[in-house]
Amino acid sequence: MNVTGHTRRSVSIRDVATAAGVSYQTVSRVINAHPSVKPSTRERVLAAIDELGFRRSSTALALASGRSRAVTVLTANTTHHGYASILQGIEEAARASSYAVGIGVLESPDGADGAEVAAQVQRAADTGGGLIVIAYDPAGVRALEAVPEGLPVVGVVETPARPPGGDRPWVWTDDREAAYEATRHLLSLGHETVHYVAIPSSTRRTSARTSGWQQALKEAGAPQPRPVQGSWGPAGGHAAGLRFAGDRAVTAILCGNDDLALGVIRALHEKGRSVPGDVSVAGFDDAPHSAFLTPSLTTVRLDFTGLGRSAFGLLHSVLEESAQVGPHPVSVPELVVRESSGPPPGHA
Amino acid sequence: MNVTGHTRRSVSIRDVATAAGVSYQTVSRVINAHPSVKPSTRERVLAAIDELGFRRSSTALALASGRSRAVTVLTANTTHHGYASILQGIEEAARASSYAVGIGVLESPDGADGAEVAAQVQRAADTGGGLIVIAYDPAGVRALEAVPEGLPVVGVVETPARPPGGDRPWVWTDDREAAYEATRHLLSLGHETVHYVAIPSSTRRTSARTSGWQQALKEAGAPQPRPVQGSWGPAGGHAAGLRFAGDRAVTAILCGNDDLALGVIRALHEKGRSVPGDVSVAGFDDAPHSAFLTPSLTTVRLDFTGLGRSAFGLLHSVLEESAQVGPHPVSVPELVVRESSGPPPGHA
DNA sequence: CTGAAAGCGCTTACAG
DNA sequence: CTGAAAGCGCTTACAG
Repeated sequence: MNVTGHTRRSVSIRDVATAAGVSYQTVSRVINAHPSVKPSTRERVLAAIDELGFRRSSTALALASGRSRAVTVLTANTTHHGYASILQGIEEAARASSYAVGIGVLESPDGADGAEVAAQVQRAADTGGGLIVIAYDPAGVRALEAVPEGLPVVGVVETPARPPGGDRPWVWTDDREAAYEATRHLLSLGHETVHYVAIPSSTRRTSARTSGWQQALKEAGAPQPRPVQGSWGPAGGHAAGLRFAGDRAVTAILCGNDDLALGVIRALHEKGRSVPGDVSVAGFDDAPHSAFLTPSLTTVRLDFTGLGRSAFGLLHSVLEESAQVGPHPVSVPELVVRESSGPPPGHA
Repeated sequence: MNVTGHTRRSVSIRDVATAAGVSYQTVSRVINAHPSVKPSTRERVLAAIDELGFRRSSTALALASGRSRAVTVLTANTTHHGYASILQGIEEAARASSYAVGIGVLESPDGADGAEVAAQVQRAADTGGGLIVIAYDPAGVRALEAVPEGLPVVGVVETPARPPGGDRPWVWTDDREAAYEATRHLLSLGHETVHYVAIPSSTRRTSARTSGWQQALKEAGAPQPRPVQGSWGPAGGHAAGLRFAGDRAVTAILCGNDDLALGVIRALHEKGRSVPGDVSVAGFDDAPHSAFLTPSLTTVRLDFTGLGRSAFGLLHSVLEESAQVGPHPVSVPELVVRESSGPPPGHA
């Protein structure tokens, strides 16, 4: 393959045809693995392709055929554990299917006006190919809604209240179950109730995590405190933790993600309350560093990378109209008990 | 703007021309802001564009003009703090210039064979547009080397031994200075020497971080221990920390990144050594959670997001042949002293 | 200031 | 099994 001889004007299908002594049409057949080409002809064409260092232009392909083997991911964030892992999963799967992956960050996770988001969706759509929208936050939800009819799109969403219809290709993790499990774990340790610091919700509705937490409390007949609104990062957890630290009645706190939990633990420590001696804290996600914190963090592991792979798989099946199409929730969340949770103070 | 009326076959420049009663050539002039168009004509065309919901096809544009307003980022990783932040910076800057951003993850950060990496570079090049290669690791370095002559590319590299020539558009942070500062900080606290846990290097040469550390030791006349080889994540730090924990002579450890530091601290804690009471630990990068750890982490803040923005800016100036072209190192690293560093045990 | 032609590198029918 | 035509939606000269 002639890599070094790269020049401005790239070698085209016609150049190959000339070199091989065939029409460019035949070259097209060869590069598309069309069955009806005489083996000897194919050989000659392949040799010419190799010698000339021909690479088929994906933009010409896209223009002529309308297909594009590309996916663009629309997301409000690329660095938080969940988002980053989903992106990683999508990229992995896309690469395996030789799809190009583009990425567009949605502005103003909170106060974005609809027009701005719609414009970004349009820009992404212009690229051609399919769309995957991470709709864990208001900007993402708006983006998903703004996707024009007829454009191939898969949404990565919070657990929907009820499974969407077959025409709605969505994927999600079972956040409700995860929160339920984590809450039950804390309750089983003897805590009277469990407080909750929430990540920002994608909608005004009660999030799946919040509702799983509430259900566990309800089933146990435990008091149901109001959820505390947090942010995505540790600073929000720190602010919430400062408030909890003054209240001796608080002995167990579930957090909407591990970063929040980190902030809560830090705040409790600053106020002289020990974890888990005085207060138990559990997170959500199992970020890479959570096992190495002191105390190491009890959390619920969610397979975001797998979720990303599923999202791509679903989109792929839509784009290539093969295989089955339908929503498929992914792996079951797994409770990981570590040092940050234990019995409440004075527990028998 | 007609967003809802999206159909399979999109409206083209000719449709607009017909609607406006002009030739499609004139429409082309309008959408390219060409000066010589009569204002009244322009108005009519603009109205037609708006009414029909016309969007110029970027793939047709790319095919016809050869330009593509796209950048693809080649990287071995998308989730570690530094990588993710650079990507974020690139995306920000690209979006501001309405460039599309693609991403390709390089396989096998360590043992990748050259052919595989070269193929990935080719695939990225096929997309058209420019390339930004994050060359912090062997796969990235190989990718940068495999970029064919004549393709617009910017490398994000470790501090080069000497500034590259003007034809090598590279950006970097001053890692050498950063490591030097951090080491001097620990030395100034009274430690006899400072040990170092390294991140994997991009080459066999001594990395900039390692060399800054060594220089500070040398200048202070301190013993120069061998650097310990770590990985990118906390697990590598944990392994290194376990080894250090047994050696009472070790009182200060500098780590190649914050995750490594987290692992080291955890290991020391497991072995009953307190931080910073018995051992001081400093990290590198100032990841978002580092301020909220207990103890909070002394580290050196590096502006990776700014670095990403610079990388894009440089590529942009190469692609559009405007403005100045040349390597520009970015902001100065900033030492952030927190709780994890202090005087050695028994220090006056 | 505006239009008619040729072409970017491919594919999709249509012929043979 | 293989070729000649038309076209994807735009741009870049060339005309006027």
